[in-house]
Amino acid sequence: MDDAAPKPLIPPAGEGKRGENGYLGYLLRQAAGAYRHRVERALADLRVTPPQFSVLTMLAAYPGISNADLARLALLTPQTVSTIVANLERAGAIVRQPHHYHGRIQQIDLSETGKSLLATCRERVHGIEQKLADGLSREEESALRKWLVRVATSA
Amino acid sequence: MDDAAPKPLIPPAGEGKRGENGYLGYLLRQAAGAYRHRVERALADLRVTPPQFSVLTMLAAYPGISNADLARLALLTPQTVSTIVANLERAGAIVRQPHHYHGRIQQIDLSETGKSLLATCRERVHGIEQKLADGLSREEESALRKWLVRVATSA
DNA sequence: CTTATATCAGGTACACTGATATTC
DNA sequence: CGAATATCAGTGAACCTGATATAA
Repeated sequence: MDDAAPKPLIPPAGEGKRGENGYLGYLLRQAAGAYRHRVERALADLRVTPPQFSVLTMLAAYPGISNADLARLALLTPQTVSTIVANLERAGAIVRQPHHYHGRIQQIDLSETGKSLLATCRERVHGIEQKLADGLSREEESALRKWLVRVATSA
Repeated sequence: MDDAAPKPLIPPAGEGKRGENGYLGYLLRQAAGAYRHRVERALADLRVTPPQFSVLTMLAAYPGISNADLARLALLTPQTVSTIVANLERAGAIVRQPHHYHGRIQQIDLSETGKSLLATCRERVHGIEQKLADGLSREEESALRKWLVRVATSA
């Protein structure tokens, strides 16, 4: 694969803008990508994708939420959420009922299957989650959480 | 949109596992998603997607890299990177040449168009990037960077 | 009429698996 | 032969814009 000079593939640290001194956004993207990759692998045989896991988690926190509210919560378009929801409904993980007063609104809830599926997902992800906090002092973790929330909510 | 009780959509903070006290991985996903969203919007009219921006950045750091090495660097399959590279080549942002000794290997480089395109992208993203470090002390930013790198490289 | 909801139709970039041809 | 590269074919989830129908 190499001719003469074997390229050090991970960090020549060169270019002056990479590695630990690179752009924060670049590091954030890399970290999230690697984490997502691990979660993806851990949930693959359950036929659950990270976005689906995210929606299931939100549904556990906000039972009976509507598609539109779900979209606002996830910062996505209603159509996008609709496809994820449709896939979850096809898999039997969620159920939908018309709203009592609003005829148009569909209330979305986890089915029993969905609840146990989510529980299984959480078990799988738990181990990965644990390692994230390894080696962080209480102060560092607190500052980290504040930063993540700030970036997530607007910055 | 609400019947009687208007749902507080952002943080009932309830469920005991959300907001600033939620899972680190969940917060990481949210933060990265929001950041990605901002970058996506900023680069949309240039017809450059975040993955394309990522590949362009890598190509600037590792000129002449191969598709296979690029895939290893981005933790993706060669086929996936191949489609991104194909889209960039179709847009005229990159050029490919056969390797001197290895007949099969294709060396990938930024074209002049690609270099100026990347420069424009970096300008757009720069403002977003600046805000990420706002309000962080030197120690906090240092710890944050170390954590992001650790999560990205394995954890 | 205006607003919000849901949904249908279409399109694209991304990411995967599997199979194939080529080169060393 | 084996190992690595590139690439073709097919699939699917995830995102978008635009248009439509219904309900408050």
